[in-house]
Amino acid sequence: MYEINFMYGYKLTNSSEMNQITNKIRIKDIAILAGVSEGTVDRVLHNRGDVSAKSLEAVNKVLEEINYTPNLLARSLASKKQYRFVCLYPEHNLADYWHSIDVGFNQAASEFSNHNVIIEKRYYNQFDPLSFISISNEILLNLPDAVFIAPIFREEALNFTIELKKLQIPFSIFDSMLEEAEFITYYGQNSFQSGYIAAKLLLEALPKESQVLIIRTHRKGSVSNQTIYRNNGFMQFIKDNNMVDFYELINIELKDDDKNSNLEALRTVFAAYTNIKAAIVFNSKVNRLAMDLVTLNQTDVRLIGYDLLEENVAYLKQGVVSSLIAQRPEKQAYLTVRDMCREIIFKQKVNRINYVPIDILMKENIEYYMNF
Amino acid sequence: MYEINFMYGYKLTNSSEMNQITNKIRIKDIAILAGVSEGTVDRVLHNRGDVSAKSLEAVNKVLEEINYTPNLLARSLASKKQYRFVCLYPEHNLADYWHSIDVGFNQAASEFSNHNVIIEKRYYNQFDPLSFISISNEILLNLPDAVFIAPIFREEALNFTIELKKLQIPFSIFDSMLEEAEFITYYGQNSFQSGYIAAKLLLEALPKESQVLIIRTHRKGSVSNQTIYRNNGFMQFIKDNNMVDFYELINIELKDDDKNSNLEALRTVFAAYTNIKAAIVFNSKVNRLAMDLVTLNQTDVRLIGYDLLEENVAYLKQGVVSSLIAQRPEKQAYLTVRDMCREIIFKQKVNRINYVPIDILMKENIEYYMNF
DNA sequence: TGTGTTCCCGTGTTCGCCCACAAAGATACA
DNA sequence: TGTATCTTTGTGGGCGAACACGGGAACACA
Repeated sequence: MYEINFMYGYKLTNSSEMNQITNKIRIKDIAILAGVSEGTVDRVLHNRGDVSAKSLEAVNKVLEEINYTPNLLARSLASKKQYRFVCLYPEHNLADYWHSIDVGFNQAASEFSNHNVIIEKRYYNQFDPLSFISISNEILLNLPDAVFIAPIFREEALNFTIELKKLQIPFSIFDSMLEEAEFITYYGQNSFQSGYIAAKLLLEALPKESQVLIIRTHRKGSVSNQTIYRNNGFMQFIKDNNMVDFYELINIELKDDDKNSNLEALRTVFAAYTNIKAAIVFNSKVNRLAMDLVTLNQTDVRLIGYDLLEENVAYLKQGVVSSLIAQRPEKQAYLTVRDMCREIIFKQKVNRINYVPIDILMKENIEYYMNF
Repeated sequence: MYEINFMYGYKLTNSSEMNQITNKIRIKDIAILAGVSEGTVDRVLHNRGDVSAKSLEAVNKVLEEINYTPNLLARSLASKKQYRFVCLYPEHNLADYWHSIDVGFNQAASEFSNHNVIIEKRYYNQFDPLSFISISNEILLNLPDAVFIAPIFREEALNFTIELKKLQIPFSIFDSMLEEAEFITYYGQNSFQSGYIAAKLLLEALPKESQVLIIRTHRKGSVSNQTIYRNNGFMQFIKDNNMVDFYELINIELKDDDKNSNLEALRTVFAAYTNIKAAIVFNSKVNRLAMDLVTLNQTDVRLIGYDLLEENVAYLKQGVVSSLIAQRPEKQAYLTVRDMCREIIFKQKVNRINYVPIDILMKENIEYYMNF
């Protein structure tokens, strides 16, 4: 009787009571339809208990019939809970790849600040696993609401995630994969496939018998999975296309920090091999090689590398680098945060493993990427 | 005196009055600092008048010193204004390019519905300028708060924008450019450049003396600027690289609707020209040609086309199409709406002309685009 | 019937901002 | 000085959801 009365009255009040233009349903509407109070609906929606079986059923019945989407604006406005998210990735400078990750996290920080989200950034030394350990320990003491990790150091990162699990702190990973971890999301490139494509771009129009330089930069302390997987993909392309005997692959390893010694090493290589037609660097340091090729007057070499660092882009525009493969680092960071918000604030479903597009950049289309 | 007292007290109230964790500044804070009421600050912020010179100055002074960013959640929640945005673009079916535009607008619709934005879609027949005119007239009578236009028909669209201008209705354009119009934003591809890149991808490894098919699909009633610009870019690449004498370009025009006649026409072409090594279609209809090439057993022809329609992607994966050039139609639509919200609701600055990236898709990287 | 306990439930306040309305102050004129 | 008019200002009531608090109903037991 009570319920019917209300429903009847409800339909009559065509303007003052119901928001008629957008027929958005509010908690109040559900309460009226279910014949309970707003507080009860709220308790049901949040599984907060203290609801009788009868009320529970009534509310659930209404919820099944209608399509209630909470007003996220009102929710965040009313909620007093502060969310503290901590990001953990390598320290860097402006010209570094990791700076783009920084940019993405900053975007997310400003966009979600109204939802009571605070983003803290912690950096480790990517050549020193101990720095990772010590900073991750600090984070554990802070008890953040979520953590985002670039797991350069496999073992150390895995241990960290295990501790997070114990404390029931949700976390996401990005940049490189850590299959065993129970992360909320992963955003990153499929490295194998990006190496595969690199091979296609580098080799497709190359004359047989060419010599091809494959550059590794040495990292003390750690091994980046990325470059290994990329290299594997590269080799797979050669196999798949029966090119094994076509080219002579010359693997050389360069130091990551000392520029002069690389130049001399390269000079030696070019003296020894006289038919080098192509070269690839499996990380963002391709600008180093480009610089050296310019010095050595070897710009006819077809050169491919990774990531849109300012210097890399400059060499691409000059034509020294013929293609760059990119992986949207800003998006990786931004979406990692967005999805964590969806997961723990908005209680929405998120996709767990997300491979970002493998972007192919040439001097003819680079401009529109940079301004987007 | 009054002011100083308040400021002093203000700094003392470290917890109850000020939200200390995120030091977000509220209208209330500004009011206290300026020694006026919240209502006055509100009037200043919205240029709503009825403010004395003295109060105005006081508030502006505070605003200059601090960095006030309004809480957009609270703003939208409180605002009673409904925004009605109307989109105008070609009618389509699921397999069509314009369906992706639809998807983008839908995304925007659900994301901005909480900000009191309603998105209405109106479709015209892309082969009938009159349909554009009649529907645009209907829109003018409706007095929406903003309009988004895909200006396929240059003259007609321009006239429409002039009328919108008179009514002071802001509008944005997407897909193709309309330089003379006073739009808020443009999102679309630089067609010339995308044709330029297409030429690079198609011709770079092509043997001299090859014959190249250039396909135009005929559209009764209208001419799409896009395909003309793309063609121009294509030709420019040939000129820039001194390739004019390398290839024999065969321009053929196919009907847009009748499949059989195209097959016969193509059969004739392949009978007449026996060294066709490459082909390009300057719009999303490349799947038609791909189908015919399969029928004619001519899949060795290197084929390039535009846009990620399901059928195009299928042929790309099969290897019949060697590359597709894409332009993020969903993003175009979504960002058009987002920027209009920023402009008229959030009062933020937006960038006027936005060229979307020219994406290069091959069978090796298509997968990661489709799932993103 | 009175008292205590447990279980449910409704109400009221808050978030930051918008906006209407009425009150207060300023000015002009009789 | 009083009254009318205009200008300027402060206050209060929403927006939709979160959450605390206190009160009512139901039951048990004395």
